[in-house]
Amino acid sequence: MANKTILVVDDEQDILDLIEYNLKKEGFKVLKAENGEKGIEIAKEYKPDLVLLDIMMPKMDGLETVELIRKDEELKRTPVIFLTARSDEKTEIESLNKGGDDFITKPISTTKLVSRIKAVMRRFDDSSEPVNKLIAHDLEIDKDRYVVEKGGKEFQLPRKEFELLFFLASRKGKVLDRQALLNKVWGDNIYVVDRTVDVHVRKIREKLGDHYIETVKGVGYRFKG
Amino acid sequence: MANKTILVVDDEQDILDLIEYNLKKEGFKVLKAENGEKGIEIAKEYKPDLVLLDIMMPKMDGLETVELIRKDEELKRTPVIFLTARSDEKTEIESLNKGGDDFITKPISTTKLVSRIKAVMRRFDDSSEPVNKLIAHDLEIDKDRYVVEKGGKEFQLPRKEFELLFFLASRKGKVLDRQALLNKVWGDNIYVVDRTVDVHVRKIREKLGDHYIETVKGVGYRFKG
DNA sequence: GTATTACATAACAATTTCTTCATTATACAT
DNA sequence: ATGTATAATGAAGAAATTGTTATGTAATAC
Repeated sequence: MANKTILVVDDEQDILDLIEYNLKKEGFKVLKAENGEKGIEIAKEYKPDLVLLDIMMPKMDGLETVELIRKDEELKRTPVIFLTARSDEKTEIESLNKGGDDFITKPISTTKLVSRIKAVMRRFDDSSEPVNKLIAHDLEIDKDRYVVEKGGKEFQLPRKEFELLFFLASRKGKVLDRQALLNKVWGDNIYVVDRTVDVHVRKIREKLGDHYIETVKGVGYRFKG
Repeated sequence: MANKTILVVDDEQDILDLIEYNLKKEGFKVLKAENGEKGIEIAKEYKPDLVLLDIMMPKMDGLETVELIRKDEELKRTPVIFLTARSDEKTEIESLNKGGDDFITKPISTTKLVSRIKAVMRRFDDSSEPVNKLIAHDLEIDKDRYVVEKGGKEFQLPRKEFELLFFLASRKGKVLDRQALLNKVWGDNIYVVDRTVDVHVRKIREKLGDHYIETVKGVGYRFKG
């Protein structure tokens, strides 16, 4: 994940600097542009791994900018995350889903910003070296050793429990229904009653505590975060 | 990306073997069929993650085959890449219109083949689904997480309430009558008294405040905006 | 071969969510 | 203003969903 370049496009210098500071702290390289036109120029030249794009900008706004990105053969696959002021009525964000891969509302919590960036990058990562170590809250989930570490203690979960936890944690925040979990953890053409998931969730909670996996009744389960 | 199954349909055994060899080297599982009919059969049985389809084949050609795939409820979402010797534009356009997702001309560079396959799969991978998030006024309604955020606070609505809110917000400004809401949120052939909607609206208002959903007396409800 | 562990499933208890209905309040037309 | 239709509200019971425990079987370790 390190060594990736992120282009930040925003007309407010303060925000540009703030984001730059936080991303550099995380090990990203950061490029800056104060409007859409310059953003496109820089993107074409440096091919960033991800673009953070403010929606409200003078001249060329974020929506126009992303359209240009999506039309450019070399840039079209670059993930774009929008920045937007919450309760910003003028920008019809509903319709913008077409070109963006996520969006984040200002004011920005920097931890949230970084974790969203990482999540989006993971989705787009070509090199696809599988991630074998997840850190979530106070858990360290190590798939190489099939071990979960928490507060200096090591927990040895059985395979299914471990893989379920790992998968949930790798989609942190997203609600996954039982069928999706079965398909991804158990395998596509395995036939198991879907309530089996419940029992495994319970065992995980028993061992690690019940504040990691949340139940969304009627929908599925979600790793907190 | 590994562990995916690819069905290759081509009438030339040499090409079948060549592609199989290269895809297996990349870690894909490979199924083979020497004509469209068999291809469909195998696809129905094994549900491959992607189909490589030669356009020029005796009996049923690739275009017919993809039409059948697109009509089959279980297969219609399977990505299809066409193979063809012809490099003329008409065929290309026609095939993409008929439901292909990409197009590769023979002779095939195997690295190109693999990278195209990966690209198409990435487009279809469910992790890169569009973002299910709405912003309306000061609400952030996130269907991935089944959470509503307002002023930094997260609200966990029960399923029906959430889905009702989401649906109303996704049609911001439009008045929807109770029956329409029931059909869209509850489902077409579910029988519940239409006043049930009222109760859910009330609960949403209780939790988030009553200035989001407006009542249009004698007609239905409308998300403000 | 036996003991142990992991796994899937079923049963039922606990909980939450959903639906209904009766009552009260409100908007609207006359 | 008054009456009528419609919606809001409160509260109860039904339905749905999940948590939990127990049990049988398969896989693995000893």
